[in-house]
Amino acid sequence: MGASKTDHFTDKQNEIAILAKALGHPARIAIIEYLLKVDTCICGDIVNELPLAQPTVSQHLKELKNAGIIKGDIDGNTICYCIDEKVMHKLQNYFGNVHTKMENRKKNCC
Amino acid sequence: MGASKTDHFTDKQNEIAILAKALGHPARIAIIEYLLKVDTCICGDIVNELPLAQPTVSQHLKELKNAGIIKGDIDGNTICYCIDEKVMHKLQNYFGNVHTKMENRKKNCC
DNA sequence: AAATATTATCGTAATATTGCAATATTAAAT
DNA sequence: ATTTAATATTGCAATATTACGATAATATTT
Repeated sequence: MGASKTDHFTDKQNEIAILAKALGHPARIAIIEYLLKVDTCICGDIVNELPLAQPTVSQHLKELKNAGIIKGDIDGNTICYCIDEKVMHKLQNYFGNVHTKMENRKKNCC
Repeated sequence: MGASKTDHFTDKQNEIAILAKALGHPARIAIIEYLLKVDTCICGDIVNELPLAQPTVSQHLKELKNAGIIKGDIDGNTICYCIDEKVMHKLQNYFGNVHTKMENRKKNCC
């Protein structure tokens, strides 16, 4: 197989899974952190920051973009990649919610 | 290839990536949400809740366990799976941090 | 127009993931 | 001790992911 049975889960579950999956690689986490560190968005040197070849980085960027985590604006021969603020908020909320629900529970558990 | 170059990234980056990857499947999100919904931790019927065969569910549980997201205590012929509160807190913090850093930035960006 | 710089795509190899049937393991109940 | 119930493991097929060299596309600069 190899393909997920996305049909059988809720939209919300698939949405979170897609975001988590896209962030499920250290290179993509490193890309996010680099975009966060750099003030301007002219981010043409992500490749130099990562220990990966240019096509590999390009592929990772594409995956982040497909998942909706980053937005990319073409600007001449450099592309401006930016993190989508809303997505990060969504993830924070989701895990915050899980955490809160965990806390509000009697401790007779594991 | 198919294997990630984890050596070249920081421990923190790998840690978040491992957690995100483990949550990067709708079935595993559904498992988390089920564990959250059920009050008691006797969770022997996760299989009945999911549209997947028992070995597949068992495999997903194993992956969540390997990533440190859930803990499993054997208790007779039922196993008590529980979400690790600290992990959820860690994820909330991480994405909250990213989100905050995004907000504290001049808006001349994308 | 030609050279340069930057990013994307194609093709391909190695490995990982997903899913399930069959089977094994484990412990409680009869 | 045998049956029953619950979960894990094995083995396998289909597909996805990761990575990179080669090449293409695009826009700027000379």
